Amino acid sequence: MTKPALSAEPAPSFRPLYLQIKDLLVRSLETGEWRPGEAIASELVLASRFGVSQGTVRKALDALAADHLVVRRQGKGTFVATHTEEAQSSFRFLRIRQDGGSELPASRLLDVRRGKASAEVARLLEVKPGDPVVVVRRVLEWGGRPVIVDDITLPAALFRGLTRAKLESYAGSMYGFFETQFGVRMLNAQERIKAVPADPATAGVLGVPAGTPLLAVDRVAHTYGGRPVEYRRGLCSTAAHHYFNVLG
Amino acid sequence: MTKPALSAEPAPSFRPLYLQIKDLLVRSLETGEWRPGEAIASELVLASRFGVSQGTVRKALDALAADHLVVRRQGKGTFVATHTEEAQSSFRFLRIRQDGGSELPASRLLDVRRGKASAEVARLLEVKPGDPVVVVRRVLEWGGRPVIVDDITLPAALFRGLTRAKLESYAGSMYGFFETQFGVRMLNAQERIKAVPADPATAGVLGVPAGTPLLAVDRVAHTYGGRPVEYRRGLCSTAAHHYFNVLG
DNA sequence: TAGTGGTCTAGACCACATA
DNA sequence: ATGTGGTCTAGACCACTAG
Repeated sequence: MTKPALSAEPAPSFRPLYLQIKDLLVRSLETGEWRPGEAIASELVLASRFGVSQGTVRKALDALAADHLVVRRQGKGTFVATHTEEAQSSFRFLRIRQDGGSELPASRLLDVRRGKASAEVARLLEVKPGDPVVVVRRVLEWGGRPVIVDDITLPAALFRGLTRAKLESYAGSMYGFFETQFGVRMLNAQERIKAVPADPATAGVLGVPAGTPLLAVDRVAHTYGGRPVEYRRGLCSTAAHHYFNVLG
Repeated sequence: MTKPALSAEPAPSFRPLYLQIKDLLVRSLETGEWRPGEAIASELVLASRFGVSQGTVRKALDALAADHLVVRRQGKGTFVATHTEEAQSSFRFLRIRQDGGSELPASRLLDVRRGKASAEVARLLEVKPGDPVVVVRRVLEWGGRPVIVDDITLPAALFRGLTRAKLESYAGSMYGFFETQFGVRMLNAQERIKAVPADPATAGVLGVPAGTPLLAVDRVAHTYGGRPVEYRRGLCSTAAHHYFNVLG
């Protein structure tokens, strides 16, 4: 039988048990069987539930941990990953660092307004052009000095009742806020970076001359199933900060 | 990668067997028991050599594969990772992409010269200021159009006999060349990115007006033991290209 | 057909956390 | 003392590759 000219992927002839278990666990996480931060069932309990050995459950959980969907803690249990915990996980996606130190930024809200998705935003968020969106503008400051201006675009359908007051009342990270208030979990993201000259308005906010080269960081963040749920554009002054990345 | 010697680490009370096996295998790789691209001994052979079970060897090898030190191929064996193979591994560290497509760049050599390590280069490469270095300047082009100017600084002690002629005669990637000609393997790297205005010389090479915002990508690449062996500064025009990054 | 890595199991024991 | 995840073992079988 001649092999059909497949598009690169031969479609795996079978799917290992532990990956099927992993899929079932992802569904349980997605539907909220356990809440963020909570401990999920133990390996032995899951093994008996699914009728497989503890070792197979372990491989599934290790894969989930590699995806940052759960966190394993020896002696305590396996926990649903969350953006609300300590600084480490709270700023998991932030790649901007001080040139010298390791200080963490504070967020200052500038504006929250409603609008309609442009063609480009619609494409990135996989909604229809004109669909309602919420745009949050905020500044990240290190030591009181503004460094990044973020424009964060969210599909309004998923963030009903998002107001400036609520956002301001929340102390922790924005992703933690989205998680606890709207049940929207940011699982991964991709960023595209360009160098652009500062427009006058941004230059004013960041305290640099207009035309100063800035990093333009475009981010699309995804939730379960790779569905995009946030588009963000950050403009970053690199006078005393830089984008940090590790290549494995 | 091998875990960086963190401060604040309470020093683990014990070291699992499979990590000790991993360390032994790293030493074997470092000393060249198997050459890049070659298959290493099979799991069963290694298990009997070290007097542990196949499962323990497997965990060690899986960890090495996660660090990209080896590549596992079902039915064939476990192979020493290399930068000389297909495009995928050859450009493993390149994060610059075309805005539209997925074309790969070509390299054009501008200059190879010898010099002495400045204070900053000495600090980054962990050599003494004034130590001899080789600086390679080259351009990366997409479809014949220059996009990146790279200044690549190497400790001369590790790259004896590196000449422009040899570099030009080599078709593949530069890291593949370093690997086969000098036995220096680039295992991982970190990059720091800023936005800077194009200086007149660079602007001329890239065909953009002086002052145009460019990405300045500083990279330090490491070999075994986390020893830095390359410092590279790339200046990248983002008119039709961008830096791409995935956040897990 | 033989050899390789990949999956799955079952059980023992270890390290860690909590009560 | 108990329960959790982490390590280690031994063996069976499966999927893939090559001669």
